[in-house]
Amino acid sequence: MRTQNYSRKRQAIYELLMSTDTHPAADWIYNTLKPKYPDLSLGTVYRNLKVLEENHMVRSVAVVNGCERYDARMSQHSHFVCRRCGKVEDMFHKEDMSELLRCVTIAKDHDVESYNLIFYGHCSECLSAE
Amino acid sequence: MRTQNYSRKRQAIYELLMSTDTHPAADWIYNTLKPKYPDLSLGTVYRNLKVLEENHMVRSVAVVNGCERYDARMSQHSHFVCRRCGKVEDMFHKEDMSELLRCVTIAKDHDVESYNLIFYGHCSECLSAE
DNA sequence: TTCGTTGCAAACATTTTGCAGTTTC
DNA sequence: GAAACTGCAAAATGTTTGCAACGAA
Repeated sequence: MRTQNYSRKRQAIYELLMSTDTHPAADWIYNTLKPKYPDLSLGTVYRNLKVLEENHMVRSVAVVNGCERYDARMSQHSHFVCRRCGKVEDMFHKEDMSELLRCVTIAKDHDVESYNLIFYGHCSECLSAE
Repeated sequence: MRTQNYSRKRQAIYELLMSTDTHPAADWIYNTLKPKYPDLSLGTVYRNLKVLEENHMVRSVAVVNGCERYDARMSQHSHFVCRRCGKVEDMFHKEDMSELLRCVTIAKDHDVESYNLIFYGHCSECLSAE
C-alpha cells in the first residue's frame, strides 16, 4: 500500500460512499460532490476510487450498463441488480456464506480470495410499472 | 424473440463458444475466426453475441479488465477469475445451488430471475509464477 | 422479393493518463 | 521541501450504430 495523503476530496468521496446504499457509479459521485467542490474533476473521482479499492475501503460490486458500481460497506453481502432500471440493492445473508464454498468444486491449487454474488431480476418498482 | 436467419457467421461464433472453456471476449472470437472468415468484422461479433444472449444461447459470465466474457454452457455453474492473468475458469457445483437462495434475505416483492457467482483469486499458474 | 445480416468506419461512453500547478505532511 | 494529489483536456478502450451492399429463405 503506497503512502498517502488523505486529501479532502478523497475523504469526501469515501464519506459519500459510506453514507449511501445506492451503490453509485463514478459519474453520480462526481455530480453529487460537484456543488460542494466546484473544482472537482471526474478524473479525480476515478483515481480515488481506484486508490480506495486498493486499500480495501471500497469495492466494485457490479457493472451495470457498462458502469462500475461501488460500495463502501465491506462486510460480506450480496447484491440485487434490476435489469430494467439498473438499481443495485443490498441483499444480506441469513447465514455465514463460507458455507457457500462447500457447494462448489474448488481446484485445490487455486487461491480463492473473495467472491461476488449478484442476483438479477426486476425490482418491485419496475414490476408494478409494467 | 425476433425472427432470424441463422447465418454462417452466427453459427461459427456460437460453435466456437461451445467448443471452448476459456470464456473468451469478443476480441478473441474475432481473431480466432478471422483466418477462416477473412471478411468478418468485429461489429458482427458484437451484434451476434447480443442476439445469442437474447436467445439464451450464450451468457456473459464476467467482466474482466473491462471486457465482457462469454460462455455458451448455459447449465448453472460458477466461475473463477484470476486477478493476475484474467483467466476465467469453470467451477461446477457439488449440490443444487437453489439452496443458495435460502441463504439470502430476498425481498419478496422482487422478481429474481438469475444469479451470477464469481470467485476471485490467483490461479495455480500465477501462484507458481510468483 | 423480402428481411435479416454484414463490413466498414464513424460515433459513443466510460475510464485512463500526461503534465503543470497545488496540497498535504 | 518532497511526495502525493488534482484539474484539465486529450487519449485510450471497448462497444454500438448508420448505411449501403449482401445473403438466406
